[in-house]
Parts: sequence; structure tokens; C-alpha cells
Amino acid sequence: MSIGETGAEAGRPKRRRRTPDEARGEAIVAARRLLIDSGPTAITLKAVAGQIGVTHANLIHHFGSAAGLQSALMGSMVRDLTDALGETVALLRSEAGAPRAVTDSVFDAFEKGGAGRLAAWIVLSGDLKHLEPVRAAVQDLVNAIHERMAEGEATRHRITGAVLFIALCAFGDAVIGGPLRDMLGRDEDSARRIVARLLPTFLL
Amino acid sequence: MSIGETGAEAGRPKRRRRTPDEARGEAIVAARRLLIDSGPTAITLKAVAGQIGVTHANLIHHFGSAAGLQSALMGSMVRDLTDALGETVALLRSEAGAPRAVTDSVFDAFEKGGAGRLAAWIVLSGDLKHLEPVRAAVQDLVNAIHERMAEGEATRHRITGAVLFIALCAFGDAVIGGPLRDMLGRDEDSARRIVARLLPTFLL
DNA sequence: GCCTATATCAACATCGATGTAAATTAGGCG
DNA sequence: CGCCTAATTTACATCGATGTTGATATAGGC
Repeated sequence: MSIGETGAEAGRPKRRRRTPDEARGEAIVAARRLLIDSGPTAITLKAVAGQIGVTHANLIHHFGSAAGLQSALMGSMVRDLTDALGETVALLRSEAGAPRAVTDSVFDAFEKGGAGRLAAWIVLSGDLKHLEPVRAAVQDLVNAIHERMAEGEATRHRITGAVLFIALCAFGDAVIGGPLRDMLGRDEDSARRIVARLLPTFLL
Repeated sequence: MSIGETGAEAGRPKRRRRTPDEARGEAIVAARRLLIDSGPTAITLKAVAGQIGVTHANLIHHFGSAAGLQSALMGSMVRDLTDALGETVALLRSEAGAPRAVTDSVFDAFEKGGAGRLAAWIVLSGDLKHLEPVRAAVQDLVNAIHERMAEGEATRHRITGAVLFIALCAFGDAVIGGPLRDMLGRDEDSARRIVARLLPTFLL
């Protein structure tokens, strides 16, 4: 009944030997799932190990320590977040950069894989250094919008304002959007619609 | 050198006997400080006890358990948040409900005493029931805005949209506003200015 | 001034998370 | 096929957080 047990077949080897990359990858996927489902405190060596059918000592072997696992998890999720923001940049550099499409792209970036929740955890924990890769992604976003706008039409200051605005809303929506929309009787898509509508007012 | 030791005067009683309310109050103040300064994981019985010069067993006596202390802390901070939102309602019912004043009021509500960070912690932990008192405060806010607007000028749907918008931004700013503004080179007041400027567009 | 209720403490017990050391085995390579 | 590296496990050690118990002292009431 426990997670690692898939049955009583005797033919399977008792131990499965993974490459270090496989082992780390599986562990991080499991840890991410635990973070999203049960919160930061659920990310324990034994819990992660149980999810992928290894022992907690094995995780220490691959990550050095529990802090090493947490750090790797943060790095992985921050990488996903910056990748997703990179897709927004690509969108803006193509022709399809309509307000609603850009909004969806940024909101998805914070929602996918629990990136917004992770960022909240990082800030609450005080490990701000893990957010450093996001800085470049955010600045790329500013640059992409700048390129797209006609000369002088939108100053850099207006653009950073727009990015601050959309990022705050996307982050907030990813973390407390659910409960808040419920309190207000608003549907799932409300925040995105509002942001998409307001976005053009920054660039006029 | 330990925290409780202020010197070698002999006249002071070795034990200070507090009323239960005093003891609980001091503990919650200390716990809140620990949450803001060092994150949720820093709120341990020993740490809180050390801050106020008692033993951890004493905290268990007053709160029943560690979970009881956490729950009391959440209740206290949620009460402060709802009180602060109540002040926004009062502001709206007076004559001074200018967009900037309302914006400041809501942003302060999420920033004061770490209310925004606490809300993030509650959501990440999954203890959504602790947020229940906020529901009424948020709905009061909707009602207050509704009263203030001329008949039919702003539908209830537009108002809930405005509240969702301002709450998301205020929450986001309270949690990741600092790092994000730093990445963008924006000053402390940026988000509030933006929100105050956009707020009227909801009600026209 | 004494008595009582209880706030407080010291010492102990427990439990889970983390970490360590040594044995075991999977799987590649000669 | 047999060997060797290292991924994996088992067993043990540690540490901190939580909880329990019985003793102690303090403040208010008589």
C-alpha cells in the first residue's frame, strides 16, 4: 500500500541503479510535488525519498545535505520561472504580443509548477540569493517591451512600471488568487482579464 | 549573557508572574517578530520563550501546544489585517476616500505587522480556515465602495474587480515588492502610485 | 500574616529529521 | 565471465522541537 510498492512481482531487481542525473531529477520532481501539494514543511528527506522509492541516505548522497536538496529544488524552479518569462520575451519579439497573450504568458510563468508559491517561500525564508537569476529574466522582459514600442512612445520608466504591475498581479494571483477570488465570487480568469485590460494604459 | 539576564541585582524576584492574558500577549508579539525577521520556521517554542524570558513549557501551559501558539498567532495577525481593512471601509464612508488614500490604506493593511507575509504562510501551509475572518472584511470593503458610488454608475461586478485588483497588488507588494522593485530599479512608492492611478478606471 | 490557586520552572521522555559509516549490489568494462 | 566503481541500503548516532510531570514560588484573598 505504500507508495513505492507496485506489487509483488519477484522478477524486478530489489535495487534500481540510476545515473546521478536521473536520481537528482526524480528527487526534484517529487520534492516539487510535495511543495505544491503540502507546503514547504512537507519537503523532508524521508518524504521525498519515499516518493521515488529510495532511502533518505541516498538523497544525502546525491545532494550532500537536506539544504542541498532544497537549494537544488529552488534552483530548478527558478530556472523554470525564468524560462517561462523568456517565452514571454519571445512572444513580445514576435508579432503576437497582444496584451491578453502577454498577460497569460506571465501569469502562466508564475502559476506553472508552483513558481509563485516557491518565490513566496524563498522570500519568507530569506534566501533571496536564489531569486537572483530572476533579475536577468525580468530585465530581459523590460528590454523586449522597449524594443517593441515605437521610439519615445513609452519611456523606460513606464515600461518598468508595467512590468512591476503585471508581475505583482501574477504573483499575487498565483499565491492567494484562489481564496481571494472565492471571497469575492469572481471566476478563475478575473485577474487575467483585468490585467490585460489595464496593460495598454501604461504605454500610451 | 543570555537574554533574560539584565544584571546581578538581587532585589528582583526570580520569577515574574503574569496574568494569562499578559503572558499570551507577550508571546504573540514575540512570535510575530520572529516571523517577520526570520520566517515561519523560526517560530519555535524555545525561541519565542527565550524572547520573553520564560521556558517553553510555560508556553505550552498557556497555548496548549505548539500548534495552539501558531494558531493564536495567525488569529491575532488576521484580526489586525481585518481591523486595518475596516479602517479602509471607514475611510471610504467618510469624505476622504480619494484613490491614493484608499490605496495607502489597503497597502498598509497588508504591510503592517507582516500581515501579507503571514497570509502567504497560511496559504502555503494550507491552513485556509485561518483566513476565514478576512472574507467578511473583504466583503465589507466591497459594500463600502458600493455605497459610495452613485446608483448604477458602478456595478457590483466592477467593484469586486477593483477590490481583487487592489488586494492582489497590495499582497504582492508586501511579499515580493522589495526584491522586485530592486530588480526594476523602482522606488519604494512605485506600486502604490500605479495602483492609485489605475483605481478610478474601474468605476467609470 | 497565612493560604490557596496557579503561573512558572527544572528535569525527563519522545519523536522525527538529519547525518554518518560500513556493508551490499547493480551494471559497465576488461 | 569476473572485477571494480559507485549507487544504494542498513544500522546507528545526533540534535532539536515538542510534550509531560512533579516541584516551586508568586500574587491575591481571607
